[in-house]
Amino acid sequence: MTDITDSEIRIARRRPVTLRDVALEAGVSVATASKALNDQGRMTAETRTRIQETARRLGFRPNSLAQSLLRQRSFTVGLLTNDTYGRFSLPVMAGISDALVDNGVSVFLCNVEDDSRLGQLHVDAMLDKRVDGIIATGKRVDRHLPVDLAQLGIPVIYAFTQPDPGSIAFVSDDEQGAQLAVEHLVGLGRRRIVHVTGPDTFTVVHQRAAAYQAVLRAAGLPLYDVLMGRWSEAWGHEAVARLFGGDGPAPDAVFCGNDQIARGVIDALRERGIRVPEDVGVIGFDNWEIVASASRPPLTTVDMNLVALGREAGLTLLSLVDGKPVEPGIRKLPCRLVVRQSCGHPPPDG
Amino acid sequence: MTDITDSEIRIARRRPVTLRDVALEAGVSVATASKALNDQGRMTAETRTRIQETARRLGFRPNSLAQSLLRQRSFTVGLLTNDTYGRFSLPVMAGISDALVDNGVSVFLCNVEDDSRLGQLHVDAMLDKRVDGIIATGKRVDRHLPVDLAQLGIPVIYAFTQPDPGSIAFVSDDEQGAQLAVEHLVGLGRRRIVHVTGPDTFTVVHQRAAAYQAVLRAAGLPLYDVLMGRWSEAWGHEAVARLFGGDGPAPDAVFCGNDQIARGVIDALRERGIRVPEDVGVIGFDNWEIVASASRPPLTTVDMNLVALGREAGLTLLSLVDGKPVEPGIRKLPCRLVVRQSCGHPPPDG
DNA sequence: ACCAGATGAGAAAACCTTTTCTCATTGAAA
DNA sequence: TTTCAATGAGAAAAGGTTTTCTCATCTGGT
Repeated sequence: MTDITDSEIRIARRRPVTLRDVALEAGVSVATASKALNDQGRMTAETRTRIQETARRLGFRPNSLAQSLLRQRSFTVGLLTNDTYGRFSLPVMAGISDALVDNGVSVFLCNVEDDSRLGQLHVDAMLDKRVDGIIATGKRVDRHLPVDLAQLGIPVIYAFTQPDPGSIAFVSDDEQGAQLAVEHLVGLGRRRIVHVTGPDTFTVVHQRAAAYQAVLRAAGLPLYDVLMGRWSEAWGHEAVARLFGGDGPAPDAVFCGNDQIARGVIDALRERGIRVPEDVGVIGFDNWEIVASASRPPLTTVDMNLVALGREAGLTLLSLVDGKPVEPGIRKLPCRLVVRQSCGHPPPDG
Repeated sequence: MTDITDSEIRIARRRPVTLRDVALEAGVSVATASKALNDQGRMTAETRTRIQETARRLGFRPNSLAQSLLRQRSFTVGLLTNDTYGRFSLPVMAGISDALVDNGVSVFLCNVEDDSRLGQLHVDAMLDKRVDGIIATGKRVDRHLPVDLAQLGIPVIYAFTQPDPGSIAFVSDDEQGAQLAVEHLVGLGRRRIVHVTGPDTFTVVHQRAAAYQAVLRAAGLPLYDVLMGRWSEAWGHEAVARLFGGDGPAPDAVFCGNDQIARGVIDALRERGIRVPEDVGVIGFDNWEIVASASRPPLTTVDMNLVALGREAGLTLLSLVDGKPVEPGIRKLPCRLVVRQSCGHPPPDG
């Protein structure tokens, strides 16, 4: 049926008011109108205000497409990610968006999954739309997005994903984060500190494990084998069964590779009648609010400051777009400890 | 310092190759070149292929900004949300993005928080950039975004957020979802089914409660007061304490308003030595993977099909943009039950 | 040889804004 | 009265593409 009932919606696309309309209405040329509205050129104050008034009255808004075409700058950037549902790129994206919006720059959201065809599609679309730059972000720092961003001719920044050599990248400082966590436990007097973490195949697993061991060595505390498994609560349960099932002296602290493992550990300990934090301190990683604050007790954990990381990445891209030179290299941004109650150190303010 | 060392990055912005370059190289006019590349107009087959070949060799890609300016269509839409971190708009956004990318349309991501100044900023930016349409999405179906999208002159679709009167909206069918859940419990032979849900202030709380009661009435089962509280695990624990602390006959099933409450209920029941699902069946709402599959046992729950909802919204917006008429109104999309193990009905395939 | 129609290709306008250049007018100085 | 500088405002080009017109050439028919 091609009939249209009254109740159907078809958008009456009003022709947007152009500079020409303003000029006509104000009785001047478009050139003069443009200059009046941009506070440029010479004209009587009367003319200028009259034109501005007319523009306001007509609701004139300059067409960005025309401006971009002329200026060779679109005030638009592309945000490439393979982590739509995930935990990590969300705060990163929020930070990026934050930094850019304040500078009048819009963000194209491009989810490339792990599909290089989709990636190429998005990159081509962004290039066609003349984005001023691209930020790549992902769910793993040691995996590259399925796209080649090497010779695009526009600025590219990597945030929380594996960068190309010679490019500019922002990642969290996992060694420092792990150090923060373990030093916290040591500082609270824990002596037998174990580390339960994710799969062997993740670079961060090894970085954090190395920092964990370094702190223990420096403190003269005993070293334990790092337990590598999965990033899940279930693995936390399993690890507790292994660590607390034997006869030897049980650990008095567990540094977990993420909050889910930590939560599994806490639950498993409670089920064994082991008190947290009195008997065993537990510390997590990621500060995933939904997990960390639902734990009983709420989880002390390491926050990677991903929003700040994203903001940093956004601002750096803008510098690059403005033609300012930027040192290439990987910048590691510090993590921060969020103290809740799972290590026996209640927050100072409550 | 304004010196630039060799190691610094400054992007050498190559001038992109234009149609003019192609025409020059192929020895024809830009008009002919344009027609050749768009398979339009009349010319010898030889000329056409020669131009196409030249364009390919030069790596020509038409400038979208110029095309958009001319066509009055930007192949770009704006996605407004106030739920950056949240659970709901993520799958909705993924669905939208999905639907649009396949049609060559790019998406501006606009996070407006709950800040109307920010909202206006984004809407203005989108209008200036001549988006073809806008999709609004949020974290609550009964709250309006802090922006006015009423008389924009471009198509607007609401997805999982409160629509303006007379507009087009997609939401989940919460009555049907709740019905699905409660009927599942009834079908499994549960007789004393209670409902633990979120705050009184949410419309969905009342919709689901009404459906819950309707199913019980239809089945001739006893009605219990709906327990309204918070959307948290802690509330799940509290509710269990109330429901299973007294002397009367305990419930044999709990229908929870979301997965977090359900998880709290399951944990609390286990701690009381009450077996799930043998003694009590528990069912959740949202199918939030991270919560539902970490529960012990994994949670049977209602999935709102938000990805499909987003895709639907995206496709409808495209129809509208193409000038096709669409019935206004709120479309309720059906939920789906995801059976895991918390109700005593192991999935058929395992 | 002449004309009608078909064919291949280019000129120019359109989309909208910004910027540079040019020009006419005015007021003041000589 | 003539000259110079300053002033206010418009014409035109630029940015890149698409589309409509126009035009010249060619083919085939008489």
